[in-house]
Amino acid sequence: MGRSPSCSSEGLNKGAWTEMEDRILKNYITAYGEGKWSTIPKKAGLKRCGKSCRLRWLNYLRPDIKRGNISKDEEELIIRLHKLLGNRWSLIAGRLPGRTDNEIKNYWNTIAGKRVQGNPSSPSTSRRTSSSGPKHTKRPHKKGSANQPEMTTDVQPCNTIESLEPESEKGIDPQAMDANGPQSTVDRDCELGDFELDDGFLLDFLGLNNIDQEGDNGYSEIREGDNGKISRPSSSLNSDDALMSPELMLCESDFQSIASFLEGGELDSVA
DNA sequence: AAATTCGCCAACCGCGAACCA
DNA sequence: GTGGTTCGCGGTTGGCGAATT
Repeated sequence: MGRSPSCSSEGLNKGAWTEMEDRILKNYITAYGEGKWSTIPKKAGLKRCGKSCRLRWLNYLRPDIKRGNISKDEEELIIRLHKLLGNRWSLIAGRLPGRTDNEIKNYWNTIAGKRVQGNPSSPSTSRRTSSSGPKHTKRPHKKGSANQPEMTTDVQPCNTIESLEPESEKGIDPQAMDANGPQSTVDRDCELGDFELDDGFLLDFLGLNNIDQEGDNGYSEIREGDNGKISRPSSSLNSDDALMSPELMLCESDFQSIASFLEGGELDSVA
C-alpha cells in the first residue's frame, strides 16, 4: 500500500525530459511495449523512475497523442463531461481521443473552468487575454496554492455550468428528447451543435448511467459494481471500454463519429 | 528596453486501488 | 488472508515565455 518505493529519487533525473531520454523511452516501448513501468527505466537505461516514464509516455510520447489547440467541439464536450463526472480527468480523457487527462486537466484549470465559473467570454482564441480575463492575484513562484484557479476543490461542477449553457439548450424539453432523441439544433457555430443533450441521455451515451448525478460534495460518483469495487479505466486513453455499451463502441473514435451517431437515428438503441 | 505579471503546460507528489506472491 | 509492490489518478508545483506596464 501507499507510495511506491520504486520511485526513490536517488540518482535519478528529474525535471524536463531531454530529447535523448525521449528517444530512448520511445524506442524501448516501441520494441517491448508498455507495462512493467518499474522495470522500464532499468532495462532502457534511463535514470528516471517508472512513474516518470509512464507519465512521459502517456502524456507526450504516445504516437496517438493529438497535440495542438482544444477545438470548440472538444471544449464543449469537456465542459459537459465535467459537469457530469467532476474532476475525473481520466474518464473525460477517455472520451476525447488523443487527449490526455493531464492535458484536459490543465485546460480546465486554465480556460474552461474559468468560463464555466462565470466568464463566458471566450479566452481561448488568444493566449493572452489579460485585459478581459479574470486576473488572478499575484502569482509568486513558490509553494502554496493560492495562485491556483479556485476551482479544484471548491468547484461546483453540476451547478456552475449554467452560465455557459446556450440559450437554446435551456428550453429543451427532456420529454421530447426521450421521445425523439436529441433535437439537432442549428449549428450555432459548432459542428456538433447537437451536443446539446439532456444529461441523462449523455450519461446513457457514455455508458455511465450507473453514475449518480450528483454526490454530496457536488461531484458525481461512480457506483460500486457487484464486486464492491469502483470501475475505472485502466488507462487514460480510450481505455474505459468497459463503461461503454457495445453499440457505443463504434463511437469511440472521434467527434465526427459521435455526431453521425447522434444524427443517424441510432439513439433508440441507447435511449 | 527593462521589469513585472501571469497564462500555459510538463512534470512531480501523494494517495488509493489493483495485483501478486 | 496478508503484506509488499506496482499502477493509475488527481492535485499541485515550477519553469518558460508572452503580454503588459
